[in-house]
Order: sequence, then structure tokens, then C-alpha cells
Amino acid sequence: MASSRFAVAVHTLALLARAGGQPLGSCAIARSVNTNPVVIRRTLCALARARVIRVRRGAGGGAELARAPHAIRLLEVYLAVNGGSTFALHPAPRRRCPVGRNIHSVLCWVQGEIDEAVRRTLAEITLQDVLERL
Amino acid sequence: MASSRFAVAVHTLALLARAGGQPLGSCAIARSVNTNPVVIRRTLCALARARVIRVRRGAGGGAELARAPHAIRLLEVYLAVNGGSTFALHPAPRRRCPVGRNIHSVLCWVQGEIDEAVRRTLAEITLQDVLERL
DNA sequence: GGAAAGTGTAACCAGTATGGTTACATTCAC
DNA sequence: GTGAATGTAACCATACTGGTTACACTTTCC
Repeated sequence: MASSRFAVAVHTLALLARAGGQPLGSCAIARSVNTNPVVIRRTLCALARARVIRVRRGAGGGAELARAPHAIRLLEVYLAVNGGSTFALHPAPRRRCPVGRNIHSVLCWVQGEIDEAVRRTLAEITLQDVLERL
Repeated sequence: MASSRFAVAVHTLALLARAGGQPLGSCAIARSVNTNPVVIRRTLCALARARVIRVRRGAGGGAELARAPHAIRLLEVYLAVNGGSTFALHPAPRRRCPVGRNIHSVLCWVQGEIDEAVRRTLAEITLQDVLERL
């Protein structure tokens, strides 16, 4: 089951970019995304930890971009909200079998190649690109 | 939760390649992968549908590669067992919001870029490469 | 100082994907 | 026909996801 967290994060950042420095609350974002404010706050936390946004608590608070849209790469967003890898290794292949003993290192290499390709792709797309296509 | 089906499939194909044309049964494969034969048969079905292997039923049956290892690309394997995309779109953004109305088309474009990168990567790795690294 | 507005986070639930298991119909070689 | 093997349905435990409620904490404003 692929999660929609990256989609929600990009949607959120697009809203923040359009707000132009004005802090946006989780309720306003949740209305546009059409979900619960807590779900948004969870994503907001992850993005704040990655220094992509700044969040102010208390009355009049909310989230705003930490940088200009052209300086925010989707790769940072992806890594912030979507830790895992594209596929999982199977847990315990048989050590006594020559294939089972060594398959994990080969699969790790394949995983690395895929992750690298995804990283290269997302490193070249910025929030500015997203805004221009909206 | 990323599935381990791709990992199981590659492991299985490596075993078939090493068997050198001799059909391998799901029980033998399951022993090396360390799982249940039914799990293997499910993967075998997907690989047979993709014409990567041939499966014979009945006594003395089993699976064998349909082509030489250098002619089997991991991309075929990936597509056969791992249908989905890297991330999911969020179900119903608000149509009345200018961002919510258009975000899906942008996210689809991003999805396409990622999928393309993954495809390019896996199209260049063959089962032969896997065998050489074992 | 207190009220109001907001975030941060824990706890719980429903829905769903995954892998493991059993069971059984079907197919094929001998 | 018998035995060995696949194909597939059914069911279960586990885990992840998103939705929801609840509440502590922080900040602004009066």
C-alpha cells in the first residue's frame, strides 16, 4: 500500500507558497486537502524537522515556507515524509544455499540503483516547477 | 509497507538460472527462500504470465527460465510482481480551491518522472548481472 | 492574568495489504 | 489409476495508513 503522504506534502507546500509568507493553519490546509487537521499536522512536523517549513505555535500561528519555492527540491520533501525503499528484502533466505546466502547483497545493490535514480529525478524538480504547472 | 515480492522473484529466478534447464518445484524454491510453497507459486504465476518463465504442471513439473539470463531484464520482473506506483495520490482534494483543483495533474507528472527513472534503471539490469554478483 | 487560537502528540479505530497456512481441484508422467 | 506437482480459494495474524478524539502546551491579544 503506497502512502499518500508525499502527495499531501506537495499539496501543502503549494498552498504555503501561494499564501506568500502569511502563516497558514492546519485547519485551512486540511480543508483544501480534504482531510483531518491532525493528518496535516503530522506532515507539517516532518517538513519542519527537514527545515523545509517553519511552524509557529499559539494564536495567529501556522506554517510558512522556510525558503523560496525555487530553493525547495521535491527530493527533500520525499525524504522527509517517505522514509522507506521501493521494495523490501525478504527476511531470512537460507544460509546453506549459495543463492540464499548472497542474494541480499545483490538486492541491496539493486535497491541502491533504484533509490539513486529516484533521488536524481526528484532533486531536479523544485516547488517552483510545481507552482508553474498548477 | 513495501512488499518483498520483487526480492522473492529475483531470488527465484537466480535459482532457476543455476538449475540449468532442470525444472525446479515450488517446494525446493521455498526452502531456499525460506517461505511457504504457496507464496512461491503465487510469484511463479505472475512470472509465467509475463513470459519470463515456463511452468509445467503435474508430476516431474516445475518452473524453468523462458529465456537466457542475459535476455531477462529486471524491469520485466518488477512490472510482473509489483504493479503499483511509488506514492499514492490523495483521494479527493477540494475542487473549489485553485490548488486542490489542479494538484493531481502535477502529481501525476511527478509520478511519471519517477516511474520513468525506475524503469530506465531496471531495464539496464539483467538476470545475468545478478548471477555475476552472486 | 486569562481567554482564545493554535500546534504537538498520544491513543484508538477501521480499512487494507501482505505473507503464511490449509485445503482442494486440476494436470501430467509413468 | 496413482503419485507428484501446480493453481487458486479461503482464512488468519500482522502491520501500515488515514481518520478521529482528546489533551497538554505555547503564543497572542485583551
